Amino acid sequence: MGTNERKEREKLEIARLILESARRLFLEKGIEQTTIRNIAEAIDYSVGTVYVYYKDKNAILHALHQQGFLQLRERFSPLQHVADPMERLKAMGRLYIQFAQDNPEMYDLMFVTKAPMSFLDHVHAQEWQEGQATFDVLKQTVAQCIQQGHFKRHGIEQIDSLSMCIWAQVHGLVSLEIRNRIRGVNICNPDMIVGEAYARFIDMLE
Amino acid sequence: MGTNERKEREKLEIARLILESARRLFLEKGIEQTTIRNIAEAIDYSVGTVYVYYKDKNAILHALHQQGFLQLRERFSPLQHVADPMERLKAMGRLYIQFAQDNPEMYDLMFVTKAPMSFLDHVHAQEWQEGQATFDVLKQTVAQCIQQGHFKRHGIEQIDSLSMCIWAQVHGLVSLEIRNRIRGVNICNPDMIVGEAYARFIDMLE
DNA sequence: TTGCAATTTTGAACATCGTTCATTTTCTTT
DNA sequence: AAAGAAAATGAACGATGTTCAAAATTGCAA
Repeated sequence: MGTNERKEREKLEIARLILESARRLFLEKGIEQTTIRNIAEAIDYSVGTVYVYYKDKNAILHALHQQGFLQLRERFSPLQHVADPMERLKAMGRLYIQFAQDNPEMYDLMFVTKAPMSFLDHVHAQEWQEGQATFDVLKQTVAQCIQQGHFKRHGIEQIDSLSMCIWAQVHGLVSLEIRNRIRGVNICNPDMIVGEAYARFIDMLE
Repeated sequence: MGTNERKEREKLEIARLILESARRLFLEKGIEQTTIRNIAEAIDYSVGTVYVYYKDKNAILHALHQQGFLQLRERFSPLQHVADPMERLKAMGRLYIQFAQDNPEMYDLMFVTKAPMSFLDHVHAQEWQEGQATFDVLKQTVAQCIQQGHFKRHGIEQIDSLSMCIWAQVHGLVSLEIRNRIRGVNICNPDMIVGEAYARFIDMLE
């Protein structure tokens, strides 16, 4: 009697279907322009069905936000082969920026949009696992850099603030770009400014 | 026949009233939770009247966003008395962060929310005057720092990228905080982390 | 195969939102 | 006082997220 197992599989499949089409629609028309009705229509189900599998729109956005972190992890995976922690750190920043520029809607959902965090509040989760894990990777790398003699000015007890400084740097650059705050700001070549600013940051880092 | 002038004054006054109550409601209930009907009700006018004075909600948000830059300029005004450009630069960052923490909703509107920029798009403005002017103040200070012998590693031709780097640093810190991405990220004292991270940045800057 | 309970799906209905515009009200001038 | 101009109105529209009683489907024992 494997009926229950099959039903379980089918439920997961529908949940996956909803996410998949939500994702596609978000990338096509933007997050705010995508409605539950759009999603339902895309998978040939009714509006009500969507609410059977996801509590509300925030839950869908949170699930997609989780998927985004899977993507980011994949981007980061080649870094394992970079032995020098300082080189790894620099490359991590570049990959982070590249990810955001390649998937602006996804980055927005992961680090700017309020909805996914509202979902966490609603389920009384005090931790943000995805962000936590990603930040820990950064902290670990920074720690190894210090261990190898970099950041002479700073000590072990400043790993937190130093990591936050680095995260804020790359996030600041891409979020200003994504939210359209780099425009008509009297800059020579706006298209290259993010990369150049990151280069300045790296200069100072050593 | 000063009737026209009086009418002109009255029109300005109503526009001001709308903005003022919109501002109050935004700070009270948040931007997304404030409706045009709320605003109209607060000033004892009908919904339609609001649309006589502002094209749409984006226009109101843009006007408030402009007000925010006035506030920010006020915060920056004491900097005029700081002679040393490097000290001025450091203090500017601190004031920027302080402003964002004191007025999170306002900062969000100025540097994160999409609406004010959508308004600019709609009126075919290719420039973002408020941002432009503020960024120019930063660039000017950075230029003076270089002139005084700081940032030895960098030259005049890197003022743009260096300024962007600094802006992104402080914006990254406060926007992560405001959009609730600093939480459960395994940090010793989350309340102090923004200030500490900025201190690390200043360390590296010299 | 049939009947019945459990499960799944449905979509009309609701409240609310931003927005419009024909109508009404108020004001100004003759 | 009348007429024309300007300002204010609020019902109505389309769209949104969300709910839930009803309908359709499925699973299983008789």
